[in-house]
Amino acid sequence: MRPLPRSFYDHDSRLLAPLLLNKVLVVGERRARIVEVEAYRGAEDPASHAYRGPTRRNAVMFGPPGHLYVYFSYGVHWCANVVCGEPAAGHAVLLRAGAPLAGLDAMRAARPAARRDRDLCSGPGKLCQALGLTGTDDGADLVAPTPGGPWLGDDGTPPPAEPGVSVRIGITRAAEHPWRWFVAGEPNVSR
DNA sequence: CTTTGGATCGTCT
DNA sequence: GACGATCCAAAGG
Repeated sequence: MRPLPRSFYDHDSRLLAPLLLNKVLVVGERRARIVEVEAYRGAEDPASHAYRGPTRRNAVMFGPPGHLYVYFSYGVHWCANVVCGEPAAGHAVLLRAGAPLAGLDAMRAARPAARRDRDLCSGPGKLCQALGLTGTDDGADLVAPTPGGPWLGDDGTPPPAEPGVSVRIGITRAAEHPWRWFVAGEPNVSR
């Protein structure tokens, strides 16, 4: 398995998000299949961190596609996004949940609160904690990863023909848009 | 199983 | 100085 090419990320976040389902997120020896995502749309999306233009925090979203935007949420957790679309468009796809594939022991050690394996990666904060993603990974290049750094690959599993769709979770502004996609029936999708 | 409230801090107003 | 793209433990049914 090799990193997906830069061209894969050169799309509007609403188009790319469902294509990310069933792709594999790799961090060192830990691997998880992406089963839930949300699209955020920069200046056209009041819920996006990029809505009001570039700041220190969101700078990565205004760079080239195929990089990781990692931010600190609620003073407690890290959340990871894939930057996509036209450079400087501020588009990104939030990685909301994954199915553990490899490195399960490391994930369990990183998430002692998880009682069952389905609790390891079933949320944006949980996914980052299980895979060890933090602020040091903000800006990481998913196309040309550093040793042990994060990247995305395709193991031959296609995206679902009919993914589940719903409104986005946990936001207050622009909450009406159906820009969340997930693998229907998959037990690792967040609640 | 569902609901509720606390934790905790970087970021932007 | 207020708030947030969340998680978890505790309590109640």
